[in-house]
This record gives sequence, C-alpha cells and structure tokens, in this order.
Amino acid sequence: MKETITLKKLAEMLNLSIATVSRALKDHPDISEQTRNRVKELAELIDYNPNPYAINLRTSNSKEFAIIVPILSNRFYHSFISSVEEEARQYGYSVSIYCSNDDAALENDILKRCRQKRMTGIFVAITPATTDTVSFKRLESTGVPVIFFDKVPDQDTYNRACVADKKAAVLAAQALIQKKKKRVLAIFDSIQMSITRTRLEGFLATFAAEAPEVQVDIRHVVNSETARQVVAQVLGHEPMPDAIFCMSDEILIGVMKAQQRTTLRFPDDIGIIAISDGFIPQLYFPEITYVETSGYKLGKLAFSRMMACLSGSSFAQTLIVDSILIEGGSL
Amino acid sequence: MKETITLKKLAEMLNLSIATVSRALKDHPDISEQTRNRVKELAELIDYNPNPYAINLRTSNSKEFAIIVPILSNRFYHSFISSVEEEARQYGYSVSIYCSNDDAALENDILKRCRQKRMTGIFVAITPATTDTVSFKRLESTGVPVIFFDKVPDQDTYNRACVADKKAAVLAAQALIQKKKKRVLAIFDSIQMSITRTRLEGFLATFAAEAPEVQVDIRHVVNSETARQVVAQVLGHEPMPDAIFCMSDEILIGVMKAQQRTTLRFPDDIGIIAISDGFIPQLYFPEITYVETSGYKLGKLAFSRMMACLSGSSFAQTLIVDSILIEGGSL
DNA sequence: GTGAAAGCGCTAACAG
DNA sequence: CTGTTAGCGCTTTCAC
Repeated sequence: MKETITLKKLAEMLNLSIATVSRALKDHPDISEQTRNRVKELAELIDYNPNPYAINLRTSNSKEFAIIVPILSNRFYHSFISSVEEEARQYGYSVSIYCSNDDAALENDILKRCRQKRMTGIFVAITPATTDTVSFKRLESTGVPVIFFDKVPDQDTYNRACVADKKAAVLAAQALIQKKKKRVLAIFDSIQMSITRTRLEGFLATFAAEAPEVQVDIRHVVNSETARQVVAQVLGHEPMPDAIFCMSDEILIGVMKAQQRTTLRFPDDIGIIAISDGFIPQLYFPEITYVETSGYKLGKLAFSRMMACLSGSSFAQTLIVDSILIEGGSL
Repeated sequence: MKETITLKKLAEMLNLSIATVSRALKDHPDISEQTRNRVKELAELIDYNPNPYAINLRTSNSKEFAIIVPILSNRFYHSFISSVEEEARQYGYSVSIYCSNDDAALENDILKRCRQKRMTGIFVAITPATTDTVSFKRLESTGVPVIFFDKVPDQDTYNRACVADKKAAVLAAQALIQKKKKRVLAIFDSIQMSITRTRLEGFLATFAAEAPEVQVDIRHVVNSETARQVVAQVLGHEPMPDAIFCMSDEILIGVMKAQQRTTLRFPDDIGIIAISDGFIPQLYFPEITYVETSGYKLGKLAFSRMMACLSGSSFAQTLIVDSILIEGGSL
C-alpha cells in the first residue's frame, strides 16, 4: 500500500509552502519560472496526482457530466454516449452513465445522486413515464445545466436536442416518390408514441403534397415480430407493394426476416427504405437505403449546447440534428 | 441557487453538535433512540444529502467502480456493463465507464484518472496493444482490485474473467458433428488474435477426436466484408460445403450477406452456426443457431470476484463463464 | 450519551 | 514572489 503523494509532501521535499507548490502547478503568474519548473519536475518525477475529492470539496466543481438514458441496450444512445464522452475528455471532463430503465422513480433517484455528486451538467433522455420535470428545473436553477436529448419534455422552456424526426420521414417519402414507387407499404410503431405521430404526419403530408396518386398502406406494429407477420402476410397476396418503408430498426429487422422466407430480391422485386442510425441497414446485402438519425451528431450538438450553458447562455433552446438520406442499394 | 444543507446546518437547527448528528444518521449505538429519530426526521424533511466528496476526502473510499473497455460500440461490452452496473447499484456503488478506443496510451491516461479518482476497483478489457500491464499491477498493489475481463493479459498472476472460448468452439464443432455435416467451411478471424487461436484449436481438436472423416476447410478473414467475399466465392463452386461455422458476429454478418445473394436456404440447403452473444443471430429467419458467450453472465462473475477481492481475497484467480448452445433453426 | 477538536488535501484571500 | 491562514463537509478519536 504505497502512500499517496500530496501537495504537503511535495512542499516538504522542496522546502516550499503548500500554497506555493499549488500555485506553481497551475501556472499562477505570481510564481517565478525557476520555482515553477522545480516544482513541476518533481511532481512529474514522483507522479503527483491531485486529489479530486479535495478539489471538489473546495471548489464544488466535479468536472463531471452525467448522461441519463432510459435504456442502455440501444445503439442510438451508445453512439450519443461515445460522442459526448469524446468531447468531454478533450475538455477535461469525465462522464458518468446512468440508466433509468424506463422507470420514472429510478430516474428521480439518479437525479438525486447527480445532485449529491455535484455534477457539472446533465444530459438526459427522459422515460415515457416522466411527467414531473420540475426536479430538472430545480437542478437547473442551482446552476447545473440540463440538456434533454432524444426523448425530451414538451415544453420549450427546456434545453432540448433532437433528431429531425419529421424531416426524416419526409426524406424517406421523397425518396420513394423519386423512385416512382406506386404502392407503398409503410410500417410504423405504435401510434401511442409521439415519435410515431411526428413521423407519420411528415410521411403522409409529403405524399399528399407531392404524389397524391401513390397508394400508401399504413400499418402499425408493436415489435419486430408483428412487423414480420404483417409483411409475411402482405407479400403472400396480390397486389404486392412495390416498396416498403420501416420507421425504425426494429421494424426493419422484422421485415427482413419476412423477406428471407421469400424469393423476392431488393431492389429488383421490391424496394425498401428505413429510418435508422445505420447499423442494422449494413447487415444486409444489398445494404438498406435509410434516412440517418445519428446519435453521434446529436451528441456533438448537445455537448456544444452544454458548453454554451456553462459559459452563461441561460435561455432555453431547442436544437435539431438534420437528417440525410444514405443510399444502400435496396430502393 | 438554493443553499445546500450540511451537517452543520442540521446541527444548528437541532441544537446538537455536528458529531452527534453525524452519528445519529449512521445509527451509531451511542446515540439515544430519541435523538436519533429527531435527527433522522429533520434530515428527511429538509432533504439532507451528505457531500460525497467530503466523505471521500475523509475516508478515501469513492464507492465507485470503473469499467474500461477498448470499444463501446459492442454489444458484448454493453451487456457486461449493464450487468455490473446492476449489481453495483445494489451494493451502493456507482460505475464509471471509460473507453480506450483500442489505444494503449489512452488506456494509460484513463488508468491514471482512475487512480486520481480513487476508484474502489477496476474492471478492464485491455486493448490489443497493451503490453505494459505493470501499471495495473501497481494499482492493485495500492489496494485497488483490478479484474480483467474478456481481453485479458496472458499471465495468470492477474484476476481474470473470461468466456469459455475454447469450449464454445468445441460445442459448435460437436453440434456440426451431431448434425452429420461432412464438409464444413469454418471461418475465423485473424490468427493474430489469441482468441482465434484458442477457438481454432478447440474446433480442430474436436473434429480430430470425434469425427476425423469430416472435411474442415479453415479460412481466416479480417472483417465482415472479407468473410462475405470468401463465402460468395465458395458458394459459387462445387463441391459446396454443407455447413458454415462463424467464429464471431462480424463474420456471421458477412456470411449472411453472401447468402442473401443466393437462393440457398438455411437449414435445408446448407447449415450455419456461429459463436455470438445472441443479438445478431436473432436478426435472421430462421434465427441462427449459436454458442452463447454472454457478457451479462461474465459481468456477474467479474463482479463477484471484485467483491471477494474487496473483502480480502488477494490471490489471483482466473474465472470462466460457461458456454451453451442455443438452437435457432439454422443448422 | 454528547461535544470538542483534529484533520483528510486542497484553494484562495490576505499578508508580507 | 512566497508564506500564513482559514476553511470546504465530514468522520473519528478522546474527553466529559
């Protein structure tokens, strides 16, 4: 159990006061260059590490961000997390990950913990059950920025960063129109979810405005398996759709399973397009054409907003990450 | 900016000393039940939260574990992380996630950070480039347990938790033999990786011992795309294999892409089996038969070893998570 | 049973 | 330029 090196020890070894050593280490202008070098050299040599707990106790600045997500087994959040972590490290911050398991009570516990730990700032994707956002507001009022991302509250009094859900659906619809598809099977998640309503609206509005003659068959499913069943049934009967739209990865997976039982080929026999972060689409051959919703880009955006808040930007802002179409060859 | 509640404030409000309040809050036997209740009630009422930095400064116990992984976009590590986090929370520990990006230098920085932050213990999957494990040893010698998992150093002087790599390959081989496959195309990652050598050895030994007559065609690939190319070529020429083995998810993905260009069907025309954590196999229809390597189980195992170390178990130990065969219908 | 006091390692006035 | 001092909030002897 090697004893730890403290400022005091350094000071003793150098015959200086603790204060001087402390200042030398952080390039305080008062300190002579000679002393500074002497201190820094020894510190380096004996591998001095400041105790972050002491620093925090003194300064109440943890240099640590929290990210709270409702679920961890989700690629979108993973890329968001890596993205933020990447930036944070550059700025000398750490990142702690918390998972609320879609449980509003647990989310509240986590929030409490974040308060205890004096987190510098918080990124949070709320659970569907989160109704009481007042505790977030309270935290924010104590000077801890809260950036909501992906799953955000309705009120625009919060800082929010989202992907362009509506536009993603619009882009997908336009791609279908451009490929002259006439009979589109469009599969959406449950209409309960606000993201579904947003995407559905954009999707339908685009067809209505730009290609009203296209037949759009909207179906709602609750998971991958129900998506598979819907498609298995549709593909077995004339008239067949000439393209399928999937509003999420989960749906895409189900559709692909159904397709694998048939002899139909993309894009010759039927086209397919999805909204996705891009991982699942590249599992197939040809790769699936998709409209990208990038957790990575969202992370960058949210982080920059965080830094802005930290340097004083106090008004709430809603930021949107743009979507783009990635051609895979399946449409 | 609401002012924070400290022990001192509580003490003042109750007309008690700080020491008494502190003791009351942690059920010290010296304190009378009456006082204790009085203290606890008020603490609850005004939402007192101890400052973890002060506690740590005093006790040098961060109650925090670190998990260091070489890459975050990996399902296996995700399930490991959730698994550990789940346990840790129950024991009142937090978990910080760090990603070394397969960079040994960064890994070292992270390690330094962990030392600074006085992490209670560390779980680490090392990068392929990590040669210098002495800094881990040094950390361990200061009383911070280091549990290596998945990617572990060669020396058995470390605490290591691994999946049963060899056995996984053996199980897959046995499944192929049992299905009376006679011409197996077996695709492995680069022979550079120790995991490849381990699996290859188990795989070949099983055929040699139990079914020497089976033709096993071993191929090494470097990624999903090369796997796809190999299979695309093999499937185009007689004599065709009657089964394919994939040692990893990445290979499986490539193989499936190749298959999607053919009219071959699993399991009728050809069989397929993989080693996987189970996510990718269930993307296809029929789902792919695989030998499971579970990050979740590995997490539980590693955590229990961590707790053992914390309560004094000092000798190094190598733990193995068993593998099982999951039938998907593709073999 | 309760309180006084020391100190964990560090920062930041305030003095010289 | 450098040192002295007073805490940050908490735990923990040691007294009473």
